[in-house]
Amino acid sequence: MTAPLVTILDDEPEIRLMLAEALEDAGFRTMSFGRAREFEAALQKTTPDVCLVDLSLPDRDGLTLVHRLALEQGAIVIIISGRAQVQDRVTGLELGADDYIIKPFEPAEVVARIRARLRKDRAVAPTSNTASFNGWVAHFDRYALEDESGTETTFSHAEGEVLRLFLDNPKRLISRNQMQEQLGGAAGESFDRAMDVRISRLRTKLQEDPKNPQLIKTIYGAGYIFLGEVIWS
Amino acid sequence: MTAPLVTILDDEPEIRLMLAEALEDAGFRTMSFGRAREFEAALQKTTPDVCLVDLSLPDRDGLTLVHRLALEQGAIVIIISGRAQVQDRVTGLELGADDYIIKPFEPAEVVARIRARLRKDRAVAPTSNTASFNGWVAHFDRYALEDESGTETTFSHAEGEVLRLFLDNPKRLISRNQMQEQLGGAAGESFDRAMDVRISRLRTKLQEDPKNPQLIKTIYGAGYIFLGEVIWS
DNA sequence: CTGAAACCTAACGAATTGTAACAAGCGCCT
DNA sequence: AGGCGCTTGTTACAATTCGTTAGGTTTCAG
Repeated sequence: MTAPLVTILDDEPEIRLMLAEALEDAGFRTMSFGRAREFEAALQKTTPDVCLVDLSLPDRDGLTLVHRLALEQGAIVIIISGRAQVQDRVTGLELGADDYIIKPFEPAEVVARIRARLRKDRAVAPTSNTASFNGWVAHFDRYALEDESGTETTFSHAEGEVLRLFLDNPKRLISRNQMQEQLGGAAGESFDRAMDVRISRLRTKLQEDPKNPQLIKTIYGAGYIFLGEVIWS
Repeated sequence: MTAPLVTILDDEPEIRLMLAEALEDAGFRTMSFGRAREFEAALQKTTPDVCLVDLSLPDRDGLTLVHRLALEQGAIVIIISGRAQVQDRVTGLELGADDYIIKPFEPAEVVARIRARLRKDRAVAPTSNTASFNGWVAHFDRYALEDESGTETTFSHAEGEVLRLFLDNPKRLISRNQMQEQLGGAAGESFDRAMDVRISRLRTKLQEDPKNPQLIKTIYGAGYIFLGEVIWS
């Protein structure tokens, strides 16, 4: 498992540097951005595990960014802000942020808070072969998908790979590139529509209405996102 | 699903009361304790979802308690402390606490922080994906717009982005620049009328009379403004 | 009132996505 | 071997998305 990736979004270069240094010393990978545009462009390529977002500059727009990050990227979102009002903190947290740190701050505390979030977030049993989500239960050990009523359908290996990728990254945008990177190990450079077909087949197994898929959503031009409350057990 | 149980461990009765009241107003169940012994006795009977722990406890070293709570109970542990040193915070977090709140604090912030933890941890309170406004209900999780009569239309991702931007900033002027900054991430530098077309399409979905739009108003030369009473839920 | 700028939107089309149908590969049984 | 069934990539075509264009309408300064 590679080190968690932390993105830093702040308009002040010194702060970016300070954070990046502290985080890298702590063993994280980092990417820094001075502007929201660049940051969002980068999100098309990679999905960070933790996003540090400075809220001072874009005032209100930053909050919608936070909202979207928490929703679509499923990342841990930590707001860093000079605005110290309680109301700011409350709304920030309610919009989906996982923590709210006030400037000026100590890098050591930022690191500790990130670690605390990651610890809790990753505290899932990694060796588990069973996950439940939205009325379904997936048994990866016997390639079976269990209905709400208890009836089971089997799924194939390829379908299971995709399903597991989704269940491991719920509420996170997954691009086709990332999928092929994760799953295409065997097939190598298949540039075609294979992934779409896999998704399509998985969708029918999950009895998704093609017009309104509830679980596997397509984001035009970007990839897929799995919505659903996953519990590994 | 029952309400999450929050335990409060603090030796000052006023603080216990203040917290309990705020938490119960927010819909949590609470149990308060003045001493670690009582608290630990209660742990034999019930397993709380969240533990608020005052670290300046008289009769026991709080940090070992925190450590044990986090490790053995798997509960969410939030330290409340008068000790404001960075080092205190870092060691507290590193010993397994999920958050560290400094006295004096606002109850509202405590509630918000608890909610943020629960949201991430057990998906008890997921970030809201539904907003209602002026007879409409927008379901962002399934890309659907619900009529007053309950009939639904779907909207695309791009339309949803615009709609969410409006619903996040009601009664606020939004310039084209701001829009492209927020939404342009997908297609890079798009000039011209793209945003107008998005708005136009959204307007037809909202059945706006083109001559007299009620919800999305154009401010000539400045941008758009969304009028409407938004309630996120 | 007049003209230019801003805005609206129907229509077009390139890019993207969904999926049915086909085919190749594999294991298994007779 | 031959046939059957299952898996899975490929192809082809239909559907959708969404920016662009173009022409019409609205707004506003002078």
